[in-house]
This record gives sequence, structure tokens and C-alpha cells, in this order.
Amino acid sequence: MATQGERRAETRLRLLDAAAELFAERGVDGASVDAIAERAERTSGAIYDHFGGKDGLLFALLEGWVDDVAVVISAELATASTLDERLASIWRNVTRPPAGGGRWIALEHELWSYVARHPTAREHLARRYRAAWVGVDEAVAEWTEGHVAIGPALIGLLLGLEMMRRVDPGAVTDEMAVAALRGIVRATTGATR
Amino acid sequence: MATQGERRAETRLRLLDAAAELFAERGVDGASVDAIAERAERTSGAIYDHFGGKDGLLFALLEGWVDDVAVVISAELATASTLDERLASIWRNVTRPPAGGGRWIALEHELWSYVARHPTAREHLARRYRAAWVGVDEAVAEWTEGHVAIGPALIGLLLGLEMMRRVDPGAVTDEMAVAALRGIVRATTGATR
DNA sequence: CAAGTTACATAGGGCACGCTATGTTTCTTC
DNA sequence: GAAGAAACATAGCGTGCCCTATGTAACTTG
Repeated sequence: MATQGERRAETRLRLLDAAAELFAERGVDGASVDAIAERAERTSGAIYDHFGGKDGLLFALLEGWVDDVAVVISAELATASTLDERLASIWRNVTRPPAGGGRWIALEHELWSYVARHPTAREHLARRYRAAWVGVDEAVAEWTEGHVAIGPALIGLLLGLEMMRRVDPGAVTDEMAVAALRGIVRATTGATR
Repeated sequence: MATQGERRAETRLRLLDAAAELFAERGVDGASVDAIAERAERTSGAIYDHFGGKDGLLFALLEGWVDDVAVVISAELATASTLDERLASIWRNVTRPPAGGGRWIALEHELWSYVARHPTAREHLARRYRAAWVGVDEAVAEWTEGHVAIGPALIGLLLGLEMMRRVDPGAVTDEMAVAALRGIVRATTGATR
């Protein structure tokens, strides 16, 4: 039917997918390897053969994470012309992501708390964020003149706003979010365009 | 020596203190009731007598949390005159809190991830944040004219910036933070003062 | 097509943790 | 000061979980 390599590749994907779901739902500690394996229609043996354990699975998830949201965002950004349109597009994709139903944001949170007490995992998360900062800086440099390090502030605000929205969805309107984002871009770059 | 009530009150404080420390260090799930009791120089029996279990201990922590940082901030704010001074004061207290050595920020994170998978605990955290928003709105209303709902955006940015700073302490300078905060205040209130 | 390897599945050990039931000492009340 | 209650301490049960050791079917190689 299928070659060994094909089956192994599919198992790997199923395990990573199941882990992402369960980590988001129950937390990294709360999701047992047996539960992850079961959702992937495998057993725990497969996890230990593929990733060596739960930590290995988490690291693989961090490394291989293709940020779907980032892809969609950059696609939408190409069609937007004004700053507000671009910012609204970004915010919309944070709060109402096209896929996963907000899963990635919950997973992001789990990763943060896990990383806080596992120094080994810190560098994996840090790499991802530094890459995101660079991406933001490059994008903003195209809209405005000059190059400034706005990445951490903009990504930080997006995360913070989303957290506040989870506390009380009505407290953070789209207008408020866009206004805040615009305020940061203007204040940091000094651009008025 | 001491009355029963006095001893009970001290035990309660010791348990809450030990829980705050261990929750921040190891996470809510990672901190066992035995470890908490041991750090408080008591046994697990005391925890179950006082709070009924680990959840009760966490809720009591959320309810009775006197936000030391908020107290210090409002004291400092009284002496500041310009907007930038006030914002710098706030940011300084977030990144370099006078007490606890950044413990509360780590605990805050733990609470977030715990609340994410325990709906019962959500309302406790939500109450705290709504109160913080109101406090911010009232403070900002004094500096600028008019009253707007800036609380979620400002608190969100503070949290987000601190998260980014934890990823890479060098990536978020004080100047960048103050500039971002100022940008939000200006953009939301429309004030230039 | 036989020998070897791959890609898992199966079974269980060992351990830590939450919680309960009960004991014990200190204080309070009448 | 005796009876009762308060404030914990102690011991242990049951469970769930991570991980390892081993088995086995499917595939690959010479």
C-alpha cells in the first residue's frame, strides 16, 4: 500500500496535530502522552519512537510550526493600501484566525507557562519570537520611511490585547485595537503617512 | 501564648505566601499541596482545613491579592508631573517591581494558563482585570480631558511588552516602552498635553 | 524468498500527587 | 476544671502518568 516512509511521515503529522490540540485544550502538563497518542489513532509507543518523549514532541512542535496566520496576514497585507487597513487586517487575523478556531492563541499561552519553568525550552520559543519581530520590522519598513525596531512593541500589544479580549470580549473593540496599534506605529516610527 | 484565632490567621498567611511562591516557581499544576505546606512549615492537612483543596487556595489567592505594585505606582504617580514621567514610572514598576523580584509576573502567567482550562476560575481573574481597567481609566482621565476606555489597551500593552522583554531583555528598552505607551494614550484620548 | 530492519503496539513498573479519615494537642467555654 | 471544640498532624488509599522493555506485523534489501 504505502511505503514505510510515507506511513511514518503521516504518523508524525498526526501526532503533532493531536499534540497541538491537546496542549491547547488541557495544557502541556495536562495532556498525557496516552491521550495524545489516542487522538492521533496511535499508541504512546509511537510518540517515544518519533520524539523520545513529551518534551521532544513539544520542541518539534515549536520548531516545525508553520505559522498559518502569518501566511494569511502577509497575503492580506499585499492587498491593503492604507495603514489602518493593514493594522485592521492583522488584528482580525489575531482575534478571528482563519483556521484552528483560536487554537493557536491558547497553545501560545500554554507554551509560555511551560517555558517559564523549563529553561531548556526557552530558546526554542525565543527563536520564534525574534523571527516574528524581524518580519514585522521589515513589513513596517515598507510602509514608512526608515527602519526602527518596532517588532517587540507591536507583537507585544497584539498578544496583550488578545489576552484582555479573552478576559472580556466586549472590552476590546476592533476600533480600539486598531487605534492602539496605529498609536504605536506612529509613536515609534514618527511617520504620518 | 497565642489565641487560636491568631494562630489560624498566621497559618493562613503562611499558606497563601508559600502558594504564591511555588505557583510562580513551578506552576499551579507543578506545585504539590505537600510542597506548599512544607514551605509554610505546616502539613497538607492545614491546607484542606483552611481552603478545602488546591483550587480553594488558588481562589483565595486571587481574591485576596493586594496588588502591591498598584499601590506603589499610584504613590509614584502623585509625584510625577508629565505624561512621560508617569508612563516611565508605570513601566519601571512592571519590569522592576519593588518587591517579590518579578514573582507576581510569573504568577500572573501561571494564573492565565490555569484559568484557560478551568472555566470556574475565569470569573475570579476577570474581576481583577476589570478593576484594573477602571483604575487606569480614572487615572488617565485626570491627566487628559475627557473619559475614554483605554484600560484594556494600556494594561494589555504592559503585559505584552513584559512578555517580549522576558523573551529577550535587550529587545525592549525603556525608551521603546514609554514611546509605545505614549502612542497609545495619544491615539486613544486624542490629547496632546 | 530469506534475513534484516522499520514502525509501531502491548504490558507493566515505579512514582508522585490529590484527597480522606482519623488521631492529637492546644485552646475555649461553662 | 471538665467537657467540648478548634487547629492542625499523620498515615495511607487510589489514581493517573511517564517511561521502558519487549513483542510483532509490514516492509525492504540482497
